[in-house]
Amino acid sequence: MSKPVTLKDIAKALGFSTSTVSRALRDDYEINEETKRIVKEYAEQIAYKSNPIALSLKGRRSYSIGVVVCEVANSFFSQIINGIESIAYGRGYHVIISQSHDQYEREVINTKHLANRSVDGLLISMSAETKDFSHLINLHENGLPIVFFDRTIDKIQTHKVIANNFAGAFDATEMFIKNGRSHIAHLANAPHLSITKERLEGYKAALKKHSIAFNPDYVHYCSHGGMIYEEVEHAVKQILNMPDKADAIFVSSDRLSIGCLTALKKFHAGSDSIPVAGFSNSDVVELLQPSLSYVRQPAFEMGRIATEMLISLIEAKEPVKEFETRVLDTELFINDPNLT
Amino acid sequence: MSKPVTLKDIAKALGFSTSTVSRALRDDYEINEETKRIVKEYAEQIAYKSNPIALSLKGRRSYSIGVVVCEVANSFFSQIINGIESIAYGRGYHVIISQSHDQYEREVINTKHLANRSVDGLLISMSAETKDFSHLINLHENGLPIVFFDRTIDKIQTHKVIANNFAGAFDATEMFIKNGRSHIAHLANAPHLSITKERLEGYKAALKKHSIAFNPDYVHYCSHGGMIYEEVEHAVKQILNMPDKADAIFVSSDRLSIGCLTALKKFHAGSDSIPVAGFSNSDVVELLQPSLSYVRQPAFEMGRIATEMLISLIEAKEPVKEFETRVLDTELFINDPNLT
DNA sequence: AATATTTGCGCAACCGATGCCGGAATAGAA
DNA sequence: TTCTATTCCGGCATCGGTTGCGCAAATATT
Repeated sequence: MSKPVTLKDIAKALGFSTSTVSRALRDDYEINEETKRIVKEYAEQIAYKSNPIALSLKGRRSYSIGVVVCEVANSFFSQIINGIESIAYGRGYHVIISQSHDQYEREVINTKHLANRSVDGLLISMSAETKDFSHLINLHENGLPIVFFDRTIDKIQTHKVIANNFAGAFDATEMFIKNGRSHIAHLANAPHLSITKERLEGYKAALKKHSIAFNPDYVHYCSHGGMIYEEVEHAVKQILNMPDKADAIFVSSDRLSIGCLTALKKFHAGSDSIPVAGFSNSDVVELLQPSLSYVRQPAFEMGRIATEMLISLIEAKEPVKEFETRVLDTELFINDPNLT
Repeated sequence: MSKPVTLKDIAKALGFSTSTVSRALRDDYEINEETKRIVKEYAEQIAYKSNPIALSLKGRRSYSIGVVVCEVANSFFSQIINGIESIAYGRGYHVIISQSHDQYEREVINTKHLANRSVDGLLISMSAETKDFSHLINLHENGLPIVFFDRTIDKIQTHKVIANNFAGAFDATEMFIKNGRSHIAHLANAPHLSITKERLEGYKAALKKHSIAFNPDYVHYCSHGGMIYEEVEHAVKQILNMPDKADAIFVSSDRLSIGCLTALKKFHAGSDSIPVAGFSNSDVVELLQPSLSYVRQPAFEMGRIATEMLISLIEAKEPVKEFETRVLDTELFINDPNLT
């Protein structure tokens, strides 16, 4: 096992001190140009790489950012991750991904783990289960830069990036109404999530605009965000068996949409009998049967923006006091011959 | 920004030296039980966490393992990642995920990056583009433990975990034959990948067993592994337009399967006209239209086994000379009313 | 020629934790 | 009482870098 080359090796070989070598390599201070050239050439030649671990220890900086998502096996989040990486790598940051699986405990463990590995900042979308935010508040008060995307919380003042959940839900709901549907069920995510509330408001607003009374019985929450299929199936069953039969379903999230379609298929209730529209960034959505009309979020862009925001916080000279919440437009795709 | 608590803080507060505190906390050496108790209690009280960065620097160990996959937005790989995490976390290792996007360059950059961040070992599935393995050979010769899963290479002697690709391909192909198909096209991944070769052999063997001549014209390679849709569409078009019309398609990988279905749908050639079977770990496969029969790999298990192997290499006292290749069974699911 | 100013580089401390070595205090043996 | 053996703990160097400070030689200033 050939040990990696260190500053000391270069210093010894060239007869300089390590400090001179260090400064020469980073064009630092006042070092003779000739010396710099010699050092740099030699370093290049023996393929010297500075040890990032040592740098982290010395500088309290790790040049890595932590990401917490529910799960990577979800197109929305994997697209976000791609967006994050596209910015982070270019700016010299490493990305450490971890999954909460929508569980509170995993989220706490992961955020602590990341903070402990001294990431320079955190990008997070809250798990569906999380109701207590003290693990994040602690970190934030201790100065760890955090940027929220998708599922945010109010308790922490910082940059946030979200889709226009209100408008997305509004558009999908109104699309149903314009197609003559008036009994629109809403299959919703965990009730305390920001996205759940925003999308519910959009749904309500569309109803209101068209003078349809909001009926809370049409709203069914899944507090595990679709991670437990039975929960979704149960909700779908209820929707199908309502006294005043629903004539459309608006679904609040990606995983729920899949669960909903699966349940409908199981109950032999395809989109012919009841059309479904939901938030989804799946890459196979066009191939699904029953079909799914969908509200698409600009996930890649969301990842990019969140990362830019985070890096600006990390690299800020002065403590940042002004925070921004970016809202990105969604797009509705109608995927059903009976709808326009 | 309250600085994290260090050994020194405890030492100062308690009037011990840092070395004593260090040893007390790790039940090391001969430290008075009373002292240990005092130190541990105090450490607990002020929530002391040892600094993993410092540990890494000191011990040349980072307790993290690097993972390189094509992309996380692929159910097969995300299931593998879940398997990896399920073992790694329990054994005290952190998992750092990176994506090659099936590109050679990204793979090189990522492996170097990981090695540089001093991961203790590497889990990797080769990118479709990679033909030169020197970046891995270098690392391996320098003593970095590596375990391959899914897409392996022969050039490096180490532990490997793969699915029984031969049998999986054989089963799918034979299923078609038993259903009276004899002109079975094969949509294959990049030709130099291990999985491509193994699956091709299984396909050939099934034909041979049933005395059907192997016709190379029925095999169409996609050297970007389906990352570029046009490539897949082109191959599918060729398959549909063959003089001696194909009456079934066997697809070699997950992404290609999706691409194939998308192309078929576009050409209005559903699975009624031509049934498709392919390797897939998609979680929505039952909802796809055209339908897809599929060979499923035990991805979660694969991740677990690979990780156990890697950790055993990392923690081995003696250099390991005997290597093992674990082959896991696949399972065929027929998803088409016309097939049995 | 004497003094002031640059220029170029090395010494040593430091980041947080570990491990070797050595030494004080106490106990037991001669 | 003196000598050896334990027990328990502190000092110091180290991992691989960065950085403040100081010092000597080279150059500029008077």
